Amino acid sequence: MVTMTTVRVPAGWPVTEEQARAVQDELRGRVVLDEPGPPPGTGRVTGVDVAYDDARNLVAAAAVVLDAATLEVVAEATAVGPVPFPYVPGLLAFREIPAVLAALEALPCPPGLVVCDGYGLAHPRRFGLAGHLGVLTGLPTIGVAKNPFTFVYDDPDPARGSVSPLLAGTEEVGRALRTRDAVKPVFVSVGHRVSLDNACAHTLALTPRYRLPETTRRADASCRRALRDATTDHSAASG
DNA sequence: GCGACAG
DNA sequence: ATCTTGTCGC
Repeated sequence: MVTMTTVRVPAGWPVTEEQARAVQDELRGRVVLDEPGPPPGTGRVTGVDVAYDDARNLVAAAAVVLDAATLEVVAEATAVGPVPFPYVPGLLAFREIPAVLAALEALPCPPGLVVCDGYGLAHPRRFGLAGHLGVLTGLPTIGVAKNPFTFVYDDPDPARGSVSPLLAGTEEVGRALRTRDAVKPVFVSVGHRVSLDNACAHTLALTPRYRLPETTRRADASCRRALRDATTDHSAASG
């Protein structure tokens, strides 16, 4: 069963980039970096992702809970609402978080570790989507992104499991992690209450077959479906 | 000042 | 993110 809810833009949600950056500067200090996080392959792992229909000003979010050992889906929820912020590099969280929070809150069970489609510590102010979501929920979170953003890395060795540091100058803000042999790596960073080593281990445990984590793949399919359902005409009567 | 830039 | 057909390969 998939619960589908509607979201409103929270009162006081930032309107300008300056306000949004101020929120990041205020919340970033609450990120917890000294916990290892849950061990891979145990408990539950939840993927969150969003899809947009800019023409209709709609955003759909999905939270899909997997059994970490079997990667089977155990629960799923979606939320649809207005797009609350424009896309600005470095401020992605303000576009995605209200819908993602609503989807997480609609779940019938605890999410366990949350895997975000984007960055955590690897961020201009060290406070990307995964860290922001972690601070707001208290949940352990990691970010797995498809692109290196503005960061620098050397290509990891071709074998699955190979890593190389993702660098902001000399600071390691995440890792380029090869999840499939000879395929472009993904970019892992810490969100909240999870170590970087453990975040990479989780990402490998979630990629037995494809480049992207099963959590991300499931959440992506789910939020697209939710957006389509919210956009499609359900009034026609026929079998 | 200009371009680049998670999704 | 999103716009988009066929096509090569396991």
